[in-house]
Amino acid sequence: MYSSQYWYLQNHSLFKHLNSSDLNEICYIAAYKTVRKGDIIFFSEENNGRVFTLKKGSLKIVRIDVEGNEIVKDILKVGDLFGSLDLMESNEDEYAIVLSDTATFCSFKASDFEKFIENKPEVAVKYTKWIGFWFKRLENRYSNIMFKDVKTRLLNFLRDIAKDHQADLEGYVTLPNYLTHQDIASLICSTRQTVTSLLNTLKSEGIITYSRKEIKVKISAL
Amino acid sequence: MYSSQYWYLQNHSLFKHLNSSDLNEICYIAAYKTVRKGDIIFFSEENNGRVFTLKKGSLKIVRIDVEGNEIVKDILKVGDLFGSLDLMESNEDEYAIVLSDTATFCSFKASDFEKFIENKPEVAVKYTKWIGFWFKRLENRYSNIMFKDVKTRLLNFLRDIAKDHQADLEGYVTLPNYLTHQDIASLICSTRQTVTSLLNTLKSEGIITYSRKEIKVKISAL
DNA sequence: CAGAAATGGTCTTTTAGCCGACAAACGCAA
DNA sequence: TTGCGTTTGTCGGCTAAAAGACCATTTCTG
Repeated sequence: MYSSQYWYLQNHSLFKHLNSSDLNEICYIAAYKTVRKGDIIFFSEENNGRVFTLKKGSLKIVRIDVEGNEIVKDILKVGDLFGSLDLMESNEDEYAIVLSDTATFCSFKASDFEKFIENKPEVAVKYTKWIGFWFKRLENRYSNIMFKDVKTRLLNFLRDIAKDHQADLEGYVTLPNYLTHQDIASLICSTRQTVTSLLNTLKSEGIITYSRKEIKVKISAL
Repeated sequence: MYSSQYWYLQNHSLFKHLNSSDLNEICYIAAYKTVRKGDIIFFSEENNGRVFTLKKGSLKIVRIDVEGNEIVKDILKVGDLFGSLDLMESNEDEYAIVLSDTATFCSFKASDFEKFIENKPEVAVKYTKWIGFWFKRLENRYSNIMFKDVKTRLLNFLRDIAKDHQADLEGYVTLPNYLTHQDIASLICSTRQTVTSLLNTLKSEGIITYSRKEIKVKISAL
């Protein structure tokens, strides 16, 4: 009785091409879980060495560095992979926290997934490319952070989330605003105060409007 | 008559476990090239979409950003992988330049490598783990750059290259100095002037001594 | 070997944006 | 409604380090 789960994996671009017997196999090793806003998924203990894919909702990945600072590493959306992508042990110092009202994800033990991959070479190649793609993405994100000023970084950040949403007739994209200024600051490697004042600058420049609930971005202004 | 090449691949940790017939296969799709100091390997044109591994020597990876600035992305040493790691098209805006007197590398067309992987899924898993490892390395490098001041970054940079060298009796590691202050600045995301003056500070603090040819680092001082 | 180019050294000026401090607004709970 | 925690808004001081300007030294090249 896991038809919806079956359906999800079937439509995930990693597994799209698999036949139904292969899909059954991957479903067999998959574990599902639904959690609520604010819930935390630690990558240690029982989740250690698991690969996750997000089925529904959105979450943020937080890292705690040696000094104990919490750094928002990433915001994930449906279909994204996270966890032990390298199929090794998990990072003890990372966790995910649910941003949307609920989130459903699916996970595999790295060792199970590894075995599966070894028998399904097409998946191996796809997965390899996927990881490679994320690698490039990380490179780009970081070079963005290092070589652009904070305002540009903020704009790029907005563009990044805006590209997954549809614009309205006036050319505005409405983004749900589940991030605090502190979160955004952490993502673009800046400070709360700077983000607040920059958002207000953008507002007065007519590039965005925002409330506590949502941000509207004029996509033409990027 | 490619015994040395065969030997190299056999000892590369990506292919270590393969039997000789598989090794022959990978040797068959591998191209070798030896180049001299200062030579440039572009990742466009005939090298487009190739995965490289460095067999001998060292090189630096340079990226040209939109404004035309050259940014040193990385310094590679024997065994490291570079190029189209995501098995997709290459970046047009990147190239490698040889630092050592000569450098020998081995490369595969991404599509050949992909086919190889499809028949040897264990290699895919290894490759994935490899990329995952680099992923972590990249994460660490950047969090270093983003959260430490320039002096710390410089020290970490020195430590990083020092760890591949043996210390002498007085506890000094001698590093060949094939990087200009500009290069170092680029790697640790700073400016030429700052690097110059910091190196002189470190010198006066007795942590390093250096000439145009080499840098000696007191490893105990990190 | 001379002259040019690249690299290194040392100033001074300038600035982005971090940091602390504090107030206002919101949002939830009781 | 009142109160309390969290988030947002605003300000000015402060500093690390970038940026610019110049010169000295080394290295490359014909």
